[in-house]
Amino acid sequence: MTDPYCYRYPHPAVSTDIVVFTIRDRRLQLLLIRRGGAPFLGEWALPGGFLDIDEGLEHCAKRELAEETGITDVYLEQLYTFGRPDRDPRERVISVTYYALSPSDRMALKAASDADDVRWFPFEEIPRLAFDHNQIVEHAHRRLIAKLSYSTIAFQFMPRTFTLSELQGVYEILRHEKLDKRNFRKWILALDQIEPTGEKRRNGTHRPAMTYRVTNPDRVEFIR
Amino acid sequence: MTDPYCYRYPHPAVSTDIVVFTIRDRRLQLLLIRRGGAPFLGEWALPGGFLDIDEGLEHCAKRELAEETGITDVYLEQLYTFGRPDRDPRERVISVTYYALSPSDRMALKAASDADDVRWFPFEEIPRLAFDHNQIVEHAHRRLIAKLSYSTIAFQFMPRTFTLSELQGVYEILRHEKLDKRNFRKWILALDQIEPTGEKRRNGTHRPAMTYRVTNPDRVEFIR
DNA sequence: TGACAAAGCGTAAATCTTACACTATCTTTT
DNA sequence: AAAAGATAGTGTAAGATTTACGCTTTGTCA
Repeated sequence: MTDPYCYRYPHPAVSTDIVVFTIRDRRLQLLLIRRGGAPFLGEWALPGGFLDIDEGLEHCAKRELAEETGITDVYLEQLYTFGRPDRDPRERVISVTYYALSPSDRMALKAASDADDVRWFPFEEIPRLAFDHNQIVEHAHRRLIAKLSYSTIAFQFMPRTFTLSELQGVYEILRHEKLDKRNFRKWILALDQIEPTGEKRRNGTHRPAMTYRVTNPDRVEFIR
Repeated sequence: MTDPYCYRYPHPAVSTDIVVFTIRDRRLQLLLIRRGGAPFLGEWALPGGFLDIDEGLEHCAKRELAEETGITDVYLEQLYTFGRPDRDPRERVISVTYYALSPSDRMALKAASDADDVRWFPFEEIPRLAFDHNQIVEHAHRRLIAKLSYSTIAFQFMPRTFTLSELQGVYEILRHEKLDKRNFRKWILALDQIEPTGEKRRNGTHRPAMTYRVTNPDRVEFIR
């Protein structure tokens, strides 16, 4: 039987790929899957897959992410569309890429898939990836770092409640530098984007800290 | 004869559409074309068209822009990819959109096309457009305004040489507010991205102004 | 040569950013 | 119960950046 979907002009395939970042063990990490089919069988790659003909692009990204990694309900933003004619050896594939930020406590990965085939990698230890996925990861990382300085995107890494020290830690990890505690607190509170919950949290063998929540957790605001 | 390009799974079509901004008559304007075919025959739309199966995405945007409007050599940046399943009544079409900024003196439009079918519209006077093109225009405008505050993107509107007053005018038009002359000059020179040419320009019945050029005209730099 | 029009220039006040160290509160150990 | 250990929580002064503000210069044209 011949291929049943025919067009007057050649059509590319369209896929989505997703770069999922999180912060674990005080490092920026991202989620990779091991490919179970050709091409690049057995190599690490971004989660993603082909667009269904009747679904929206973002729907495709969320669906593939859920199917391949079990992750749902993360902040998701379209990143860039990659379309070099030779980026896939099978046929012309246009990949609409997204990046996602996941709080460090939302880690119910393996549910949907073979434990060994989905893994968090520290950003500094990413292996050679299938297709042009290393380039996509670079692009996502540049975007994340850039948005850090003019938006509240970092809040998307936080669980529902968190302490100011935890939030400061996230900024320190992403910016590769230590920040002054008093100045950080002054600055972050002046943004008027987080509020105290009234609850304290005991985090170790020392004085408990006030917890905060993001005032508007679903929005990423411009700042400055 | 039946359609000759056949696939195992349905494939969407992929197109590019381009939002070209310029500043004319002290207003932000953008370029529209009148559609010469179905659907939306006779209505205004963004320049753009279908991706050739062997060309890159940016190549497609530049090619369509040149073919439909005669415009070449403009600053071009990928904007966003639109893919609502119902955005084109003919078939599923994914549109990878770009936006372009053109200096106000680079206006050799009609060369490639019927004069009446390509026109600059003031941003405030854009008519109802074909497809989801109004939404694309909104998106491009938001991006332009946002980048104004953290990059040197406004320089892409300037001709090769320009006066500081002309540059200030561009910022005033884009930001809808009057700026202080001395503060603007201090600020723009401190960015260290433009340099005096040594030539003066007589612009009317008054004292001529020094002209400047962008030090690195092909790059858009982050500032602040 | 006088009227007109934009060019070009500096300073002081206000705001924002940075540098910096000690006390408070809780847990654990003795 | 007291002391040690660990992070939480807090203010001020100096420096840098941003803002507000008006007059003199240099050309054209009548």
